[in-house]
Amino acid sequence: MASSVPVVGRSPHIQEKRQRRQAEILRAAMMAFRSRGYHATTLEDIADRLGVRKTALYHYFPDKDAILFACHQQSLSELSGHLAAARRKYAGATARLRHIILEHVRVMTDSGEESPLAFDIPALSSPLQQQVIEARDRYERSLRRIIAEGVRSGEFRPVDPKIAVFVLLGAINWIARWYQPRGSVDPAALGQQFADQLLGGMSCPPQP
Amino acid sequence: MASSVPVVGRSPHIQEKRQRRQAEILRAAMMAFRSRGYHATTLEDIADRLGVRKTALYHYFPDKDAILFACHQQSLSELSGHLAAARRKYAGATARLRHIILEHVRVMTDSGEESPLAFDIPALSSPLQQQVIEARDRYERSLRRIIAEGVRSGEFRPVDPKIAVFVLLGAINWIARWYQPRGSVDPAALGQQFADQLLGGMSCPPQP
DNA sequence: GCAAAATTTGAACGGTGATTCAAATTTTGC
DNA sequence: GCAAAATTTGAATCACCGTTCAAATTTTGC
Repeated sequence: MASSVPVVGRSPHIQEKRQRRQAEILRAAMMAFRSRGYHATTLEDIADRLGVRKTALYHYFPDKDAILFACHQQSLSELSGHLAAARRKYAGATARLRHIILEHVRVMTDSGEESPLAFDIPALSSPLQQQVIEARDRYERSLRRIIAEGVRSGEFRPVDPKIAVFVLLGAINWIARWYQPRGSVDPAALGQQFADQLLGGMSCPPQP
Repeated sequence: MASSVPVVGRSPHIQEKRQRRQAEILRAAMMAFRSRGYHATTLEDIADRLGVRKTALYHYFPDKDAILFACHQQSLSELSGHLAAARRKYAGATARLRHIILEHVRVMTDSGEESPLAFDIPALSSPLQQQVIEARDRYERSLRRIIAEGVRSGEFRPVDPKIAVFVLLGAINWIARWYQPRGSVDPAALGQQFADQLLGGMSCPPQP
């Protein structure tokens, strides 16, 4: 029977210390999950990156599933932040999407930093999976709305926003599969070309 | 010590029967790997789809790793077939790429049929992994050459073919992550829009 | 019809990895 | 300085899964 996680310490100092540790665990987990996938990553893999034994992780998270869930929450929170920033800073659909694409590509190419998970929602247990799916769906619907607005305003030709979002997210999330931080591809150029290609794909009339 | 796989029967009938069984195993494995990923799929999962016990699989493949390898070989062989057909049937870069995109999307959306694996090359053991990586790299280089030819001929604007291939493959391979055979998306329309967007993204001048 | 070959089975083994637990160590707060 | 709280540790448990094996069953070929 799993023991409950200890009650958080009362003093602010202890609480902050605890939150820092949880953030460290999530950063290590994110990197490990991105590198090898959830199932192929062991708790020992994560603990090694922190210089502790795997049993220490249970002091901060009830189980492995909860670590994955927290990683997803963090990723989706970050992506939603990009969305909000795009709305604040830009008016047109093209400009907003360009910002979102550039930001998303940037975090996918940051070297070893916490960055959005792109896989393994199915690895989550049912109740947690449902929450992450809902948050992901909200993000996708927001992207669809931007694209639909672009179609209405004439910035984009009449594409199906649902399919268009899948094209966009697929291209970007796939970066986790092939991008090497020390590889030959310049991250800034990558972002630019991704944005040009993905936006161009919605702007131009179809080729014969 | 692992026993070797029995020597293949002499009679053609037995050989054909064996090959059919191996194809069935690969089809079941492909579906299971696509659905849950290599690590989360058990041999029992695969065997259940065939109505046998998992130990029966060892009669046809030496181990789980070999099944994954054979799945990859099959996928890459199919993709190479698309490539060869594109060369035979079409002259221009755009037409060839359109064919390849449409075919790749088609197999990604076929309902439960064998279709190219898009993940888990890292799950393979080292010697097998190397072979699959080489085959995948050949496929990618072929795509890059088509794109480079399109840039030279003026069909495409000056994109980096390496990045362009990643955009393309990312968008298409991601289909395995979200596409539901009985979902609301029409497969033919999907292929068309993918082709229009991905080709359009290389043909048009960049948006401001 | 029957021996041989092919195929499948149930049981078992060994290793892995998530998780628990009691003890040890470190940090905190007074 | 010290008790309490927080954190980490090493050992152990348990369940699972890949794999092996001998036996049983089915199919083949004559």
